[in-house]
Amino acid sequence: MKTIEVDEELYRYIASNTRHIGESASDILRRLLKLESQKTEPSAEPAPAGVQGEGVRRMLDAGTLAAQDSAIERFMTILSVLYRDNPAAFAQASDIKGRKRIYFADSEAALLAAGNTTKPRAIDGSPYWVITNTNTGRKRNIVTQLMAAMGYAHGLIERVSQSI
Amino acid sequence: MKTIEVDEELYRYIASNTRHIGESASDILRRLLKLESQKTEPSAEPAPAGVQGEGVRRMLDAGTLAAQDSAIERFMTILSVLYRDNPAAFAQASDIKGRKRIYFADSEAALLAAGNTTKPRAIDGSPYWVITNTNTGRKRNIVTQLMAAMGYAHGLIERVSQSI
DNA sequence: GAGGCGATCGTCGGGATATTTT
DNA sequence: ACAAAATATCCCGACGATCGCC
Repeated sequence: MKTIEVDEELYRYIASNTRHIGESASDILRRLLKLESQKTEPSAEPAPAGVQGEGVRRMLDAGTLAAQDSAIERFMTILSVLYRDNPAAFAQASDIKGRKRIYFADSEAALLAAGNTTKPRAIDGSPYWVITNTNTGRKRNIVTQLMAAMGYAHGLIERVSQSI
Repeated sequence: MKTIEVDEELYRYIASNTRHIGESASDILRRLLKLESQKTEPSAEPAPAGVQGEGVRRMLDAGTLAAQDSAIERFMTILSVLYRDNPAAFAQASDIKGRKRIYFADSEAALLAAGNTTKPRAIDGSPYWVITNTNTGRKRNIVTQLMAAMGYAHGLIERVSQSI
């Protein structure tokens, strides 16, 4: 696997062409470029425990979060990183919900249907949407629940949710 | 700039479509995907701390600004000096934007496209354009954000933006 | 586009807090 | 009735761009 840099807009364009949950950038690009698909393994196996959280830690350390100036931006960044860290686990975990509202869905409409003025937003680099009309406490809560369901260590969960 | 992973073969495919030396992955992909090209900014290294701000201080001390009789002229002069002081950092920093409008671009059209009556102006001695239809407070704001992103010291930022 | 500038006021987004539900 | 959790209204500050003034 090689790493390349693409600008924000292009990144979003690629992400928006995701056909199924967990699809990799390579797969999407190959389809868009009409190249012969090379079987990329459906990356479903749980990440080896030692590795889990690599990307997340990098985000914390890089100060990416501290740079954002609103809770909502930090929230969205975290979700985006979490998704990329382990799409399969994210998919599993994302069915957490509140009393009436659902927090994640693969379409804006689904979120709008389950509550009033939920202000859904697309999670960058993923096929998912989240609810956004919540206070900061609940945003922390959502991240905590999500990460717990994805199997992250307690300490890391704490660090991440406090950084919102 | 976002980072994505692509498999070896795809990477080679992209690389093989390079049209000119130094072309970025984004540019190549945009061409292959037939997307509107967006100039990719040359990646900048932070300026050596000691030198940063030389030209800016000179401008302040020379009273060049005080001589101008409108905020907009002082604004344009400052931007021009900032660009020359560190073109690479300026390029990095110039992606700051408002709710709808973008503040800087390398073409008039890009600015016109992102807002109504933005009154773009070319920044002297640079390939950039700025938005101009703002009150003085926002002009100060833009300069403050820009300089902060370029890594100038707080005190200097303050002096400059107050001089508008 | 072509008169230039920018204050003023309308609009929008963030998220704390009041309200509702369990 | 009380507390805790969840919802979503609504206030405040930030941003946009019209339009009045020179």
